[in-house]
Amino acid sequence: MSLRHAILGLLARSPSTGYELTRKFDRSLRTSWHASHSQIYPELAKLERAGLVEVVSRGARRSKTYGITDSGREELRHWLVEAEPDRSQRNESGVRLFLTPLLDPADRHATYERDLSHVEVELDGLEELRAQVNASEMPEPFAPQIELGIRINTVIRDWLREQLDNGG
Amino acid sequence: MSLRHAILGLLARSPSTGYELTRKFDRSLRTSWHASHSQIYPELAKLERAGLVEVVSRGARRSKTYGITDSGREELRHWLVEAEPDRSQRNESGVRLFLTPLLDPADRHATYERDLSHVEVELDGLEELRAQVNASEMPEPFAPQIELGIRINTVIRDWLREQLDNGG
DNA sequence: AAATGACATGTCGTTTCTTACATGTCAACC
DNA sequence: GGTTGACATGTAAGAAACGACATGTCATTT
Repeated sequence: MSLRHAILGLLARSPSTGYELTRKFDRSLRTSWHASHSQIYPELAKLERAGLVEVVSRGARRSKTYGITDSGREELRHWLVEAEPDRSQRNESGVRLFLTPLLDPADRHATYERDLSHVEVELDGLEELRAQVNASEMPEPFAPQIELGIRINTVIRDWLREQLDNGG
Repeated sequence: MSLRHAILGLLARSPSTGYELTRKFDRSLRTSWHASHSQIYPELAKLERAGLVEVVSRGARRSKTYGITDSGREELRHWLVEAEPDRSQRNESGVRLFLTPLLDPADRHATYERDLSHVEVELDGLEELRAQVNASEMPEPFAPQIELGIRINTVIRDWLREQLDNGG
């Protein structure tokens, strides 16, 4: 059950409302896990009942800001360090890329082009994020993770360009 | 619904039994999609009812070998080329890697070590596969995909080594 | 002759996820 | 004063996925 641990992780970084968590899943966690608000709100309620998170403040528009509790931190650490990692993945783009050689050259070219545009946009976003982090005074402990994202996307971009150049 | 298209894709490469598909998901598609036999058999039955696959032969132990039909190929092509790709991912390892900076140095080191061992094994497997393909007479249309897998895993391996070297 | 283990196909209950429905708050603009 | 749009939180039905249960085949080994 990664959803709960992803939520715990985001709350360990900073207290958030369900609405903010939804946006964070869509931004920082986009390339690793997806969750919509209809999953997040019920899960927050469950986590609260289990004592792993708590409401730390209430704001405008009925918003509730949740924070992680000590036992939440313990659970998160256990999952990250002790638990056997589940390496299985669900990545539709990966399936597509894997099956692309089945297509005739014209279709193959079109899908590689489409993927290339997407990766380039992705890379631009990550590079901008890196620039922001570098320019800021605050040390950013997640900088290496940004760097990894850039490197992986660069490899994919270059590979796609090669395929297009080689009539792939 | 990627499962059905992943199955169609595997059957487009070569006719297979449900049992063989289960192993193929676990081998070639492991890094992109996971499915167990309890999903595969019912899905094959659905695909057959929909006329996208058909039983092409029956063998020992009640086994049924399925092949893709023309309308299955059409559906597969449509999904690969025309349909709007779903870029959302589910990758527990990615979530872990993303959250690792929350850990203290000792725990962080331990998890990076664990991930490094895993990536190294993965890489060995891929490099062996590439060597087999290179040694074989048959041209392998999926060679570039193997190459991409190697490059991505190499980037991750090097990044993990850097983190370990920098006391990360 | 019996046991083992890979091959082979299925079902079932529970959990997880998606999509759509539903409601309400607040600031800014027209 | 009304509209728009971002903010904000929920529920519910149905689909997909997981883990456990269940059954049987066949070749090899003991």
